[in-house]
Amino acid sequence: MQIREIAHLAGVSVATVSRVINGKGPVKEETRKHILKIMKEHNYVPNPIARSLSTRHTDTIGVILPELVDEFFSDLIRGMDVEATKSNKYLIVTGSHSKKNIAETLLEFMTSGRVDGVILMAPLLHREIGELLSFAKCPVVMINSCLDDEKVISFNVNNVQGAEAITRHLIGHGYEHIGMILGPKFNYDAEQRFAGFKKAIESEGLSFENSLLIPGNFTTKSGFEAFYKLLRQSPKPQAIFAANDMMAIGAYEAARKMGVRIPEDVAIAGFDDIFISRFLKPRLTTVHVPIVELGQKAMKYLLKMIEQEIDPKKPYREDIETEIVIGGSCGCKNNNSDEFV
Amino acid sequence: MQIREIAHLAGVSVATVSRVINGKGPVKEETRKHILKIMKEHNYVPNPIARSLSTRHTDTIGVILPELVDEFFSDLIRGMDVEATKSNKYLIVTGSHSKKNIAETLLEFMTSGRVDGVILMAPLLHREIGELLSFAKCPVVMINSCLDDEKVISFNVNNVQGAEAITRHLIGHGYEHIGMILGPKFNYDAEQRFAGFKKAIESEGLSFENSLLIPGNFTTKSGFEAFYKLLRQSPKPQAIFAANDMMAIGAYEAARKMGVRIPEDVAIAGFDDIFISRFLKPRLTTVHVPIVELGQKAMKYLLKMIEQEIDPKKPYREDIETEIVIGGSCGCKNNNSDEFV
DNA sequence: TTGAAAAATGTAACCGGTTACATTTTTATT
DNA sequence: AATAAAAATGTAACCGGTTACATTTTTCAA
Repeated sequence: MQIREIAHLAGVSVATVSRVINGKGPVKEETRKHILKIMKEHNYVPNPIARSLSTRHTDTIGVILPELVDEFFSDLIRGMDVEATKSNKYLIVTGSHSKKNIAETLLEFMTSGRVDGVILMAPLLHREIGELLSFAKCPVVMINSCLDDEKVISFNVNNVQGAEAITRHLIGHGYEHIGMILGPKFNYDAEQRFAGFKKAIESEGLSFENSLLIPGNFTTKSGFEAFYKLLRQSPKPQAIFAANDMMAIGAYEAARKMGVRIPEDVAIAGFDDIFISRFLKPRLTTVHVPIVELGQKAMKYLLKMIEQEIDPKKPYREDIETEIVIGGSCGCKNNNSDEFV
Repeated sequence: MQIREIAHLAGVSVATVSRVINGKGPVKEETRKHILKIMKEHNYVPNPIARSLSTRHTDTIGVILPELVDEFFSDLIRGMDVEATKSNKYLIVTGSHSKKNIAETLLEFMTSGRVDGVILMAPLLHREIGELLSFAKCPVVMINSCLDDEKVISFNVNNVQGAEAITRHLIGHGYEHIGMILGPKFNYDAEQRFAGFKKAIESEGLSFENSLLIPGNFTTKSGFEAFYKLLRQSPKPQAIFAANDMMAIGAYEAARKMGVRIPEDVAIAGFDDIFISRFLKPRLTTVHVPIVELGQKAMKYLLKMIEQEIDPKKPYREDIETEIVIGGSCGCKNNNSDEFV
């Protein structure tokens, strides 16, 4: 069934049918009703491909995500999907399986006309992206971009603020020797979280102790090992901030093995608020990252660019605030350690 | 840049350029090289929309998932993405926000020509789907379909087999009074898991005790409450099979509160092998569901239908085997309760 | 009643490719 | 060298819509 047939059945031209489909251009109310009726009767739906070819837009958004966002994947997509659906857009989702692929896909999306816009999360690719972006035929929004100074549009988790806030919270407990289990080198999130930690320590007038900084790589295992090291050395930290929850879990394991009590012997805090953290005993004090919101905001902004409401050339950066989740691991008493939904 | 320009620059017709792009039809090697060179020089990529319009395929697969697959979302999409990428297909992913929406989207996908095929996971919609499917202009594969007898193509988790296997494992420990925390009524997975449980009990010659069956709804809370009930009544179960891991977690909490030891006082087993289950103490004995594989298989089959290698009219059903994961919660000694990666 | 402006509708080019079929060139055969 | 067959290439219709512009119809003031 195509527009020609509908036009024929209704005794009008294709232009008129097209006008009622798109609701633009004048059509006599009577004619409109008539055409609508015939379309309904024949279950006619205009072919989106043909339409895309002439309108030059596809109502489709390309989403490129790295492999590693497992825990956030669902929330991130949900957030984007919610906004996209509101505007009747579809999401083409692709998880970059390799570094090469991500750039290729990005280029394909940006130049082929297959999508109206792109949301890109590529925490590792640096300079490369900047160059690629110059090819863009469509707007691109980045998530957790590591390019601060570029002429890029990005929505990011405010790691610095989150890390600073939770560190201050630990300091508020009176701990003076606070250790940190760091994330991987050259990882932007990890760097930022460390920056926030440092900022809190220094601005609260505590002495910054390099010996209390242990490298990690965001895995439970590295958290486990780091905890061991920290607790064996002297001076021991009174509290430990793990750059992510996975490492905090490792720390919990190590504490259990060593017979170290949390928070009595050492307090612990994490970052991410992953699902599992609320089931730890005591519940992990951590930083909640509003992933759904991140996805929503990025998508909203992108859609506005597509609708020409916002200039796609204008650089923009938004860092989304995180929120501390109080468990029992920091030493707080009235926490909701024992609650679960 | 379009095919006309390339043709002009190369001094040939568009047909010849099209032939080298698509690698079909005879083209003199010399001409091919020449055209290829010019395409490269001008970064020419054929417009996929225009191409789709004439070829009537889009290299795009529609994926419709329910809201509720959170924990599996990532794996499921990864599995599909892996296979799709191998065949140079894109994935349009949509999480049905409401029951209405899911049917609408399905219909849109099936009839509009926007996608070449659809993967549908809709554990709740029953009859409706059957009717809708008759409109399909493209192949559709279902995941965890609850329509056994329909003329449908589906890939499913073999819940019966998994539940039966793990129940047998419990029985193997010598437990004779085994309770079960059931899933929600009218939930297909839940029903199947109960069926497997029952099958194991009966075929092993144990007496089936209705008093040891407690309703639940797949939430931790319901698991918590069910455990309380089970442990308060007499005769108490020696082991409990929770229809999913979330409820098993609830049971763990209840056990902790009641001072009941796992597995000494009561053994526990779950289903799903969600991430968190390996961090429980002792590690939860559960049923691992190969979600990535499920996604891969469904996608592979769909792609074959699209390539006409398999008849899309022919009903097909495949139940993917699950695997028991031994933790310490069932009473096994040499488990990897203390290992984590 | 008439003519100009506004409203409604129609015609046909266009979006950027693919491909059936026609035509030209090359190769092979006798 | 002539000719048939095969290979290479070109022409133009087609995919199914949108839309600028042309044309027809309606409305309404003079």
